[in-house]
Amino acid sequence: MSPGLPSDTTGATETPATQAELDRMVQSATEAATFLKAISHEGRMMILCHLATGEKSVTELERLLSARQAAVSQQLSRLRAEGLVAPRREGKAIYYRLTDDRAIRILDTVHDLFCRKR
Amino acid sequence: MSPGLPSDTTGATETPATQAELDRMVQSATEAATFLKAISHEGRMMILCHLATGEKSVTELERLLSARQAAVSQQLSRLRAEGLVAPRREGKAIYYRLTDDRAIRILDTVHDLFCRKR
DNA sequence: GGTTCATATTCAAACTATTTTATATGTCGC
DNA sequence: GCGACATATAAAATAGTTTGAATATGAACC
Repeated sequence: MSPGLPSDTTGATETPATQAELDRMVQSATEAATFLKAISHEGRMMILCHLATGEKSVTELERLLSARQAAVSQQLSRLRAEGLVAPRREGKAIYYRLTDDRAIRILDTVHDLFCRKR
Repeated sequence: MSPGLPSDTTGATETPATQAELDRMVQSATEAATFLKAISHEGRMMILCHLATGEKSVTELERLLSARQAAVSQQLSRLRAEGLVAPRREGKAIYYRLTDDRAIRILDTVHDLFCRKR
């Protein structure tokens, strides 16, 4: 059963990769993939982009996304669970804001790549 | 039915957002989300990272990921479909390499954020 | 306390993605 | 051409995600 011994039998391209390194890599990759999955969704991406320009209430987001209340609320709940946004109540309304710098960093790169086309 | 008129009724935080702008935004968000989905998977992320250090054959990748042949091959096929990698045959083996600069850019940011912790 | 507005939660249905198993294709050496 | 190796593809089985409808909660106002 034991799959990976440290021994390197393939001499092809550069690959230091001791088992310990590979293990750390798997862990980072899993974390990163989980994080990116939270972002990889049209609606959630739009929410994050809108929040990048400042706090918004759920109603405002509904309008900006032309999406239903429940859908927006669920997307927000996913983002909240992932720690990317946080709510603040003000009277009846609830305002959301970005709370994770990593989200901002990625969004920034994504913006560069997909919005500022040429 | 028509959901969004350009008129701004919510005076809260800054939001220029004409309908045309929102439409472009939806399109970019959709593109970006599709792209990120291709990356947001532990196995595919690992493949991309390994390829970032140079071409690798499918067999090498199987070993590096401790994953089955079919699984790796399918992940590669997804990445190929998305235009992120390209194959090159050399005898029996097939070597893959990164082909999309955007993947490299994102991977770079991700690496910064999740691997070089601190 | 009741009504209304804003938001959240629940649960099932519909959909999409991933893994597994089996089989196919292409290349090499004989 | 045959057998072995490397890779790909297909189909079925599973798992995970997203949406929709209905309902719940909480604050404000009367």
